[in-house]
Amino acid sequence: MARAATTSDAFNAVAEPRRRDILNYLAMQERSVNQIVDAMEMEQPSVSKHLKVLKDVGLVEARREGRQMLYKVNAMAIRPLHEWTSTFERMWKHQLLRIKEQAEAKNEENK
Amino acid sequence: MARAATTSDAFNAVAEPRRRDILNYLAMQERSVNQIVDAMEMEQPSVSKHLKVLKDVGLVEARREGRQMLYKVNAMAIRPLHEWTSTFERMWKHQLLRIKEQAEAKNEENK
DNA sequence: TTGACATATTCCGATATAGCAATATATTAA
DNA sequence: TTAATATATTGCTATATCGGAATATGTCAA
Repeated sequence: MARAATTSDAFNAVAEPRRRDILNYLAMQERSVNQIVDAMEMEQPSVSKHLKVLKDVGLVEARREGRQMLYKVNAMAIRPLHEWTSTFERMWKHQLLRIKEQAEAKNEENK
Repeated sequence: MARAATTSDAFNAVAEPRRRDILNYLAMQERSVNQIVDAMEMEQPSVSKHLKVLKDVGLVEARREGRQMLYKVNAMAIRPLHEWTSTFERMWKHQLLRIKEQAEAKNEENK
């Protein structure tokens, strides 16, 4: 068996940094393919392929307007990632608190 | 060029569902490799390989205790994923609000 | 030192990329 | 219809998996 397809879920789709770049860009507003190409400085076929992956997993939605295809983010599809990471939030907050306490203790020591 | 290595960052490492399973399991507490093998119902070499990937990107930390290796989550390494997804949080909350409002409007209509 | 237990590594094969180049499809304008 | 614009698809190649089987390494106990 090989690695799971990039289209198998949002986790896999989002692993590719260029696709996150595209999503970040689309977060601002709906854009055409060429706008993405210009902004990302990628080849057009590359952008189209990344958009296909993002669309397959529901991370973006597309609509045609004349010759252009306008893409926008479907934020709901990112939610599962957020929820999964949230289960670890308590852990890193706790860790940060401990780091802070140690720093303060050290500071107290050097007074 | 092929797909980025699973060890290139936390996003890629976490794209594999079994690795998320392992992290979920380790979130409860530090565990030995064999405990993970039993809990996940995976082959031992498979678990060891997944743990190596997770360790390479800093998602877990290991320490030896006798013959055993004990692994625990390093939650801080998950933070970047959380932060990235958070940038879209406003968008889906807004979307959910609109869905709710529409439902209420429909409900009002059918009174 | 030998054996047993715990974990890690290596070799294998099938598969799925990502970028690049070329080409195909779709839509509008002339 | 033809040309031009906008986007999508295909063929190619190098590479990195993943699981499974076999094996290697490491640690302790007798």
